[in-house]
Amino acid sequence: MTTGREAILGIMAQSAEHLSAEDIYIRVHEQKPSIGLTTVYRTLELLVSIGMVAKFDFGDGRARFELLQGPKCVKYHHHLVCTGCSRIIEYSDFIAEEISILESIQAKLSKKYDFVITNHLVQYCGLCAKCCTEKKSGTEQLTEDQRVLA
Amino acid sequence: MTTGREAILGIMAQSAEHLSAEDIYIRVHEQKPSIGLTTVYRTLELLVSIGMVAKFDFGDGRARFELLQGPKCVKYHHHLVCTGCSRIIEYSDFIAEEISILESIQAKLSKKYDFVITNHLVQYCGLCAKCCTEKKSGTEQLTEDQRVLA
DNA sequence: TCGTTAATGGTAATGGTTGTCATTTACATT
DNA sequence: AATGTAAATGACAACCATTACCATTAACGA
Repeated sequence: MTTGREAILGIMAQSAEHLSAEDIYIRVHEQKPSIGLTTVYRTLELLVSIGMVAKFDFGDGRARFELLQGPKCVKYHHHLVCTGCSRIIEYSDFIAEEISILESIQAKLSKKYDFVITNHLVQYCGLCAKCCTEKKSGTEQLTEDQRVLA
Repeated sequence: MTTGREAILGIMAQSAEHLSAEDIYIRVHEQKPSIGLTTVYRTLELLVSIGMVAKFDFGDGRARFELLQGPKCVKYHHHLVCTGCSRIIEYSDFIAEEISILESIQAKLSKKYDFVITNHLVQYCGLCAKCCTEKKSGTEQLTEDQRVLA
């Protein structure tokens, strides 16, 4: 169906970033103030259930959504996440090497476990340069802890 | 340091599953009733920050934790998640093929974006056989929606 | 135009997670 | 063993993203 849903899809088609439900709500609200947050959540749920939108979680407490279909949509979503500042980099280089392996594994998993696999997610977690230097200065006790616990 | 933390680590070392904070709290509480939920969260946060525990999110609203070090700990965490019932399968077959590719990509990403990458996550999302048949019976309106929206 | 059904919005409730703060524990020093 | 200091703890409150509820509104076919 349609009305506010088109607005939501429009917003998602424009911005290629990983928007949270609130991000989308704010932007949709600008051009159509009548739309409420509840509708945004409901529409996103619907879009995810029909495989049109992917829902990600990068550990910052809010879900992120990304359009899977339409022009200028990337098919594969491989992310580099900084666990320090929650910065997300969506890398597209190097992907080609992964795809064939991942797809062949997907086919095997699908057969073995009797799953209909709709999409996959590859996420590298670590610390960006900035957060890494911040960590080093002033956290001798962490390595201490690690020694004691290990 | 130590005390309740050892108990928490002990629980995590015993159970190879993906425990939520509350799961851990309940089990720790059985053998050491003095330990509170807050301590469990704080300890998990510490363990994650020093790279001893990985934190996952499978979309069911609660975080999952898994020990990364010690005996009988798997180094790689590749999951198959049913978006219908949140069932998680940790597959270990097929992994060998992925590792070399993923590690070479990790090295390239680390250099290009100046990240210290601590671990990676591969997640295939889909529907298990049970949820898949449930979806088919009684959700003609979903494919209808999909048609309209597409 | 009218009627049925689905969609919507505001608000309240839910629930996992984090903050606060007084108390307790651990550990190094006498 | 006693003591002092700083970190760790636990109970409870606060937070905040998400979901439930319900009365109202919009959409679409007749």
